[in-house]
Amino acid sequence: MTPVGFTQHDHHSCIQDNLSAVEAMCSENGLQFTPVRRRVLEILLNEHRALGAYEILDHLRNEGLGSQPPVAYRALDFLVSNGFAHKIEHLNAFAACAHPGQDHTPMFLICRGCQSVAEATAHVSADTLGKTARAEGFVIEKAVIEAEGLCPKCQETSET
Amino acid sequence: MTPVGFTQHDHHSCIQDNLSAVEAMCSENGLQFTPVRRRVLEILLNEHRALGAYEILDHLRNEGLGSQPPVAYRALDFLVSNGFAHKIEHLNAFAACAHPGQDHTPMFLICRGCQSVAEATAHVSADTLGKTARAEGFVIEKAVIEAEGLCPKCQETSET
DNA sequence: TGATAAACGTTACAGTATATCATATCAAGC
DNA sequence: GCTTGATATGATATACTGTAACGTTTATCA
Repeated sequence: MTPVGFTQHDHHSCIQDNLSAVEAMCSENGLQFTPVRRRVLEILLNEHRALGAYEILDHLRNEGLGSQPPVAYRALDFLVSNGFAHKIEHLNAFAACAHPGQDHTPMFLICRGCQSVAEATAHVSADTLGKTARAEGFVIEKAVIEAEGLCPKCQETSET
Repeated sequence: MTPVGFTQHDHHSCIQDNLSAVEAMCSENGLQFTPVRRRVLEILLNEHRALGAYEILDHLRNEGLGSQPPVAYRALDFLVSNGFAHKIEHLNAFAACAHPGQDHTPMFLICRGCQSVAEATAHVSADTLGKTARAEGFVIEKAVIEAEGLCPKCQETSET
């Protein structure tokens, strides 16, 4: 299973860095980084792919941390609304944010071959979208960009 | 209920134009524009907003055109995969395409105040997204752009 | 006209999400 | 200490969204 991002990296340290960053931001902003919330983020970081709410719930259940849907959804809501994770609408799934803290409009690249998901590092400027929206008198508060296609690996394999 | 698009227009003729265009494209390309498919498109055009699959199904049922989910989903699949309608992932809902036939990556403006949905007329060039994707070696086949915010009307009302 | 593919109808079920109410935890103020 | 209010958790039930599978009908075309 290809991880989030199509390139190799030091996975262990990326988890640690991410957790530390989120922890710091929470204490700065008076947010409670409770056990359930922390664990859900850890699960997302460990699996390093987009997980459905019920997959996450399975993990929690196995660890005795809550077994009903709202437990998972509430933790995910917390993570998403504070920018520590993203929802991938196209998959009804969730993934840890690759750069928490930085206010950004992420772009997701979803491979239809191997289901891997990458959060693109070069972000589409809010300006590009904003210009279009302003023409309609619309004020954007949050934008979602998701692209479906083939990752480098799957391009070699399937010559469809 | 604000319609798709935040500005006024001749609704009756916009429906006719759209239907004619789709009809023409179908016969050109050997696609079957069957009663169910046509009716679903008409429903979307009439309501002129994003409808859930089950809302559409209710319409169909009332008209004796099929009462089970797959009927609606199949018709919607047909419309979406041929570019006559779009799925709005953020809402799990569907809307008629404002310019069928033109190959485009639409951008949707979703008002959190009144739930209206506009398909932006100025499209984000595939190039803007493509550049980001190419940097990762990813090939985009289909992209979704959805923005949440406030439409002109709701900006006046709620000064949140 | 018979073969083939496409579309439709229905049943049953899988997956996703939320409303609701009850309980627990913790900090602030009396 | 005790109460109050805010926030987080636990649990039940249910609503909403989507699909697999199978048989039947309809369209298309050699």
